[in-house]
Amino acid sequence: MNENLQQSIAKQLTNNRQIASRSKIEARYPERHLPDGAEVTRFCPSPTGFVHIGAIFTAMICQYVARQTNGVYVLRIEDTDKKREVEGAKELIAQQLKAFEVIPDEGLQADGSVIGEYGPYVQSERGDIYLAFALDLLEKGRAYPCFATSEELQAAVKDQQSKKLRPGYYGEWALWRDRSDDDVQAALDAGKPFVLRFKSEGSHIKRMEFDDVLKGHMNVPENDLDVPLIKSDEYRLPTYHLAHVVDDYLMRAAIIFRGEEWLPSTPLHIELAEALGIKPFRYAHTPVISIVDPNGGGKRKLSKRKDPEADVAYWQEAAYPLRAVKAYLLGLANSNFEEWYKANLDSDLGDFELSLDKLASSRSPLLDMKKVEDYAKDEIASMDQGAFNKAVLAWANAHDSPLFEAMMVDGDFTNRVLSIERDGDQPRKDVAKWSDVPEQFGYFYDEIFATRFVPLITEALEGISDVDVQTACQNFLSGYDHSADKDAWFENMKSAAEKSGYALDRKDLKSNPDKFKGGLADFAKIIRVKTTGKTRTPDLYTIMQIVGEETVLSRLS
RNA sequence: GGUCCCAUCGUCUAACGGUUAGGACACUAGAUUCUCAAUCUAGCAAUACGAGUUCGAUUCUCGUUGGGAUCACCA
Repeated sequence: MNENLQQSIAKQLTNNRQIASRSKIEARYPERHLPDGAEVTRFCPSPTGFVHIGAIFTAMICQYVARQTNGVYVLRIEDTDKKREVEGAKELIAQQLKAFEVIPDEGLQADGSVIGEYGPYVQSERGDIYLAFALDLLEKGRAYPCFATSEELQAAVKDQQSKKLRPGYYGEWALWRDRSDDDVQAALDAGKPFVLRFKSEGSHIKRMEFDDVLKGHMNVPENDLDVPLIKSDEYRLPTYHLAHVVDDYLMRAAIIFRGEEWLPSTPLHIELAEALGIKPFRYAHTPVISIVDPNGGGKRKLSKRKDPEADVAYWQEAAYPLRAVKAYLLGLANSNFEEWYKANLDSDLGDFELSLDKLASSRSPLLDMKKVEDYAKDEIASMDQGAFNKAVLAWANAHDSPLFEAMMVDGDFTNRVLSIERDGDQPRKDVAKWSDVPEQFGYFYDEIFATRFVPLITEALEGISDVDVQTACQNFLSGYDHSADKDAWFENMKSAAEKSGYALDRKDLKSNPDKFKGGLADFAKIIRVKTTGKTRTPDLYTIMQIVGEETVLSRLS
């Protein structure tokens, strides 16, 4: 390709602007002066308004590796696809990273500020940088313009399929790879849109080898695809492939943590780096978190549409303690984490020594909600009372104002409610997420009880006649003494049960099931449901003591 | 379909070529003088299949089967 033609192409790409040369740009991004062994890691989400839980997993690994090697963990926003970009998504990412305490050392922060000398950290603001590298490739004869329309491209793929050939833009199927200068000039003059493509020198028959940090030795066919490097739209932004190589080179990242879905395009990235004279990166492909499809079928990627829990916003909205979610993810990363966690419940999770060797498993783990909940219950149960109360009230204040107002009426009362069975070595574990609060504590407040819990009573007592319920309550109340201690209270429960036709002894019930309406447990259930609207609650005596005599009498009569 | 990755209880996983195949979550049962939760105890439960190498294979090799990823001007 002659120089004049190259310059015409360059003019088109830069829209006639003068842009800095590659060498000038490189001078702006000097080597970092970091201690030996320090790793620069980078987490690079796209601003789609949706952050996958697996992305937090990868971000955490980046953070840990950087911290453990005294390196730097960079957040870079990959917004080269303007069509997919969602307003406010960049900021959302920064805020979510903060919520999970995976705060980047460089890049956009939750408060909107930007830290670091190797920016801009948003790809759409780096357009000229990519162009400079693209032009460098053009000069070296390793890139060329392609004017093929999407119809032509699709037709080629169809043709390939019918001939049972590998689909793609390569070799003889690379329509514009070996066009004459005249053809290119003509297309350019005609103002046809074009993308700048990479001119691959690989062969699909030859093989290449590389070592993945996590997956080990790879032996794969070389890349021979002439992929687009610069898109044809007015922004002239790069595709991921170019952007990755250029940015990670300039930001001086040597190790690339990214989802496993990138593994197949790694040979391309290695060839691209080579063509640019850039030392190849070390790649570490992390497992993708999956889920078992509830509609049958096998394992699949967690999807935004079908699985709300795939979006980290879900965890925030349900108000899980995010430390527990992190703990779960850490456990997926390193199986020895669980042991460490149990021994260091109060420690900072950052003190855990993450090992890349133990991360080597490359099967996509399945998200286990039950296990996350288990972590979450432990997490909440081990909070001290003050922190617990604060968290409950903060949640109610933000999400349930009727409950919040009810809770604020009498602080002492609320303190007693929130303290039930939380002390001692074996606290209750009813609350896995803060959005469980209304269900767990709402019935203590008369207004909330009336509106949200009374309607549940009928269903909870299904199968028991109204008469039986009434008799049970009457019998219980007739001997009820609010000032009695727990033993006496329980004696009353038993005698009321007996009087109402319930068996006190399980054996009696078993040998003569027809003689009784049920066991003591069945009787207690009636009293419990009438008092709380729920079949599962903490100790009923304690509940009655807290809500007070008047409330007990009114709910049971 | 091509290419690549992967294969241990339901799930996440542990096991220098020699273990009774271990743990955690889930599940089941019993105990804790009421329910539920918690706790304790017990239990259920796995090396995908077939060859080969070896005194010996979950571990190494090959094949089969199965699952996953990818094949865009998306990242």
